Amino acid sequence: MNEFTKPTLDDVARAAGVSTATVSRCLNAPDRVIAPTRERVMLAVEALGYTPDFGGRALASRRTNTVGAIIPTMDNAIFARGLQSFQEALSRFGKTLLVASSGYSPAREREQIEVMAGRGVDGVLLIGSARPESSVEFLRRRGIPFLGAWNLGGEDGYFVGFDNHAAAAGLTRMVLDQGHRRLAMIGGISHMNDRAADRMEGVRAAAELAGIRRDQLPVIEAAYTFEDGARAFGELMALSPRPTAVLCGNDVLAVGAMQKARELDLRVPEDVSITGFDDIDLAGVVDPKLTTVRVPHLRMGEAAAEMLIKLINKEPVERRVEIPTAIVERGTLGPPPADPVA
Amino acid sequence: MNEFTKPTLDDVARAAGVSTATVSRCLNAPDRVIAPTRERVMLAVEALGYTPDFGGRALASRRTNTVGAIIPTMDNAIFARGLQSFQEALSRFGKTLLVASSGYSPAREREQIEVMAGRGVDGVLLIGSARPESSVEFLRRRGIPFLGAWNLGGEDGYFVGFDNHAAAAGLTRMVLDQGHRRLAMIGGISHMNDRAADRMEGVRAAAELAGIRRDQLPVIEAAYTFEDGARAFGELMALSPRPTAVLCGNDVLAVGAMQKARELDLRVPEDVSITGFDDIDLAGVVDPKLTTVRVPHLRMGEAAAEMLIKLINKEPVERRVEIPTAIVERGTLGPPPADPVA
DNA sequence: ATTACAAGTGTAAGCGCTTACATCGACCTA
DNA sequence: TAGGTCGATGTAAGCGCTTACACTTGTAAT
Repeated sequence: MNEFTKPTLDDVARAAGVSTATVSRCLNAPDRVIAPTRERVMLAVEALGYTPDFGGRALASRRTNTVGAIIPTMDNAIFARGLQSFQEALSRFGKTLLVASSGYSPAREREQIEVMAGRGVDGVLLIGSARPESSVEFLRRRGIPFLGAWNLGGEDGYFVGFDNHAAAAGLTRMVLDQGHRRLAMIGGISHMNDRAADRMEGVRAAAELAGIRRDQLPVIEAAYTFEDGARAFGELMALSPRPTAVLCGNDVLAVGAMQKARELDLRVPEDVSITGFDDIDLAGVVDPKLTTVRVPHLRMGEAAAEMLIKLINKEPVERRVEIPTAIVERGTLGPPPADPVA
Repeated sequence: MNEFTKPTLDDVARAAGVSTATVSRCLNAPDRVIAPTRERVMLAVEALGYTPDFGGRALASRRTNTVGAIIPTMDNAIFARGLQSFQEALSRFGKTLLVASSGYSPAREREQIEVMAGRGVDGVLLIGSARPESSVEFLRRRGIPFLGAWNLGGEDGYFVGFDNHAAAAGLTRMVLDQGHRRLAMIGGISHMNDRAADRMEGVRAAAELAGIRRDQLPVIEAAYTFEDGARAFGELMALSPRPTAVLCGNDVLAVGAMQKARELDLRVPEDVSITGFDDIDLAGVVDPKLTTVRVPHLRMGEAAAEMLIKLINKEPVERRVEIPTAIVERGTLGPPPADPVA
């Protein structure tokens, strides 16, 4: 090799005076090579600045040590944070992360799944479980292990996540305990988004148990933006009777709602209570601080990585790993006003 | 091939009654094959469910259609957002994104650069320009095109970003115009972080022009967290004379400072002015809303993708693409108190 | 008719690596 | 000492693809 071409296994082998097989073993199974030889080889590796070629390695070993993640968007703190810890954990296992985003669209997700498959990923991380059967089937056919995260999924498949339904129900019970009876909800768009749907269902179920019929619980679905949260909150406040507590599908919606409340001169929580979900940074920064559900996204990412790696290595894995959530009581939930607006 | 092994080019070639070369051409340069042949081949591809093998392709063609990005962390809205649009743009060009994080450590960045190189990426996106020459040298040797983003860099290399120095200076002038003379700064850790360093220098330079000597401008470096921002702000407020305006290296630090201010019963901006940098969501949500510098992270990501693709294709590119920033005047900057604490 | 050329296709040589199998000693056992 | 075992290393056959080059044929120019 000269100064300008990448050194190859062969170059290293020649430099160290061994065969390419030995160099390969030094790199992949160091304990199968005796120490002095190994050192000689490693020195040569160092000296030449050798790094293995990905294509060659992938071709010969039929593995890429690459893992794909397809998330709705990184532009949402919860996924960004989860992805960050996922990537770090992966990196500890010597895997690299291929990232694609679906923008919450199942069709786009499907495309990206195919891209990932074409890339020869060893495994794929997906978000949630709501997707066309054909996407799942595709992955199965290809024999690519995959994992749903951020939710616990249905009958089959592997999942690591939390129980969105139960968490939402728990928070709702807390709202009910404060004495609220006129609840309302601003949920995420639930179509093909099981997290949003589960949270909505959780709220409804808990309310129902308290004798509040579904048709007595107004629900607006909104995209996860401040603006849409604010708009939905406005609509809700125009209702008569006016809800005394608004449960939001995530913190972004909740903060949007709070901004609108201020605009409408409604005090939180004196005039109306608001709750969120996720406990992103935002939640601790608004005034009053947001009562919400804490979701350990970092732990999620890590657990997902560990689980996916096991799946790839065909080690035994639990079908579902549940990450516990916790309600964070802060300042936006209080008792309903004594004399609520009719 | 049978039901269980992936079809190869050879299988397709046999099925279509052509050579592998022709199949390969059908896939990579369709116009070099006559239509009837092409159709026959495509039919066979379809029938067998053939998808090219990534390893083989990478090995033979010496390119992967993969681009790497090494950022400090996704757990910072600005990078997450930029990365999101970078990825989307890349995807439009048929490239996939490999993500790694450095945690602001040049050593870790170097490692990841090597991983990326080993992965055979066609190009790499890096953040900023502050890194050991050896890292740059490595990339050069390997002939891997790379691009620094979020800043405009120095003598050589390609950059797409904004002028952190000028933006910080502009904001500082605005603070000075309000009548402030006792400035202070909470900057990011500037070691090997040119963005942080440039912002700091920008503030200092503008202050100096207004006759404020460097030693009259206290600066504390802090990690980009609420806690560190709060702590630094506490220290600054204990100074005598107390600063009347605190310029922060980013919005996270600024919000941390605002929280501390509330704790200390200092009103913003009546008792003390605070400014941020980046204009992340947080900035519009705190009370009062944060006066800060808007950085178009989405445009950044997109521009970076376009530029890197050109670099990869060896098309002509400008050495530096500057993305304009804008000062967003909101509620945390006001005139200094009439009777400032000595 | 001959020649030159171009377009369509085939042939076959790798790309850099892993790994099954072969080889070679060193060491043990009877 | 012969035979057996085992651990360390070497040999070499691919992995699936791209592509330089060769070949064949049809067409246009002479």
